[in-house]
Amino acid sequence: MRYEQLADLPCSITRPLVVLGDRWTLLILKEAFAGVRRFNAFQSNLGIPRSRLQDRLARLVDHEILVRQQAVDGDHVEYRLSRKGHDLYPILLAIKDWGDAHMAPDGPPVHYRHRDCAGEARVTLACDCCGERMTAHDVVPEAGPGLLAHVDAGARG
Amino acid sequence: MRYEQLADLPCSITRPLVVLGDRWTLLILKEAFAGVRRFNAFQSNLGIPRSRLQDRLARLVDHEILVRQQAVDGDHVEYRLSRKGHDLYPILLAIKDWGDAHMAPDGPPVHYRHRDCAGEARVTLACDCCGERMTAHDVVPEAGPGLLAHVDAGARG
DNA sequence: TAGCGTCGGTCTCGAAAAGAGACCACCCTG
DNA sequence: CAGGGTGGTCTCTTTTCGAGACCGACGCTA
Repeated sequence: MRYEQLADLPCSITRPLVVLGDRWTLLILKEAFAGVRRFNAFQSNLGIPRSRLQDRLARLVDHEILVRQQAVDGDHVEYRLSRKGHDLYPILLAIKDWGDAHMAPDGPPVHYRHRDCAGEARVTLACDCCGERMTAHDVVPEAGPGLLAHVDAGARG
Repeated sequence: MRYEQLADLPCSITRPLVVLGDRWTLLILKEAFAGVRRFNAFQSNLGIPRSRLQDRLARLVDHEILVRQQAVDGDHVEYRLSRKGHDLYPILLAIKDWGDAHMAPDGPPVHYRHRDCAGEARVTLACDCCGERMTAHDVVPEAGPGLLAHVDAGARG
């Protein structure tokens, strides 16, 4: 149980990773973004053991990243992305950009194209104030409200 | 060995995840981006078992994401981000954005600010042609050269 | 030179997680 | 009633992980 306690740390990278950071979870979400909704489809597309898939889907539902429901015609179960889950898309696209750049010697296996446009989807890191593109070197960390709240809670508790 | 074979699939999300998708790897890289370079610093900052850290660092060095070298003053070992590793930053920032949005009830623990600017670093998904901002709904997958090369190789082999 | 601390790194061992595959109840269809 | 598909569970084996002792090399200092 030590590892799960990392989720208590005041860090917005660590906390998601405790949920998403394992062998299968992001792959399951990749499938979900590709339109997969059914248990058996996830299972056969990924080759994941069924019990493992069951664990992961349950955890994603717990965290309200996926929603489990009966299909509209009522004859099977569906796992669909919630709004919160949908917001994960930039993470997968950032991974894809890196994969294309560094693990695709023959070029991108799949283009992710803008609907009705010749362009491709790209993740960019930029300043939300001046709009300038940024890299890690341009970034300076600074304490935010979540950290102060965490310190206060620690002082009280 | 089944799981590692996922890296052979022609998918630029799957392939990086086989390397990055575990409990610790992205956390180690987060520390690296925060300036950590030394074995013991990674270990004590994260609380990761030493043998595990050793595995992960070795794998990251194998994949040329980190570079292992003697420090300039020669008295200790350093693990530094390569260019390839440096390019992972948007992934961590995309995770951080999601964490701020969905797992930080008290607000962001840390602001990632643009140096010499009031702004914050933000990851955005946009079309590289028309510049329009996009979500998962605006994206259409299309076969690329890497997929064709993979199919050809399969047909030959 | 003996003692001590720190460095990156290794080894062992018990606990936890993952993988495989059989098995299940349910529903529908022929 | 048989057959196939559904989501899901159970069991057993293998792999991975976690905790912590242990190691040699190095630098310092008494």
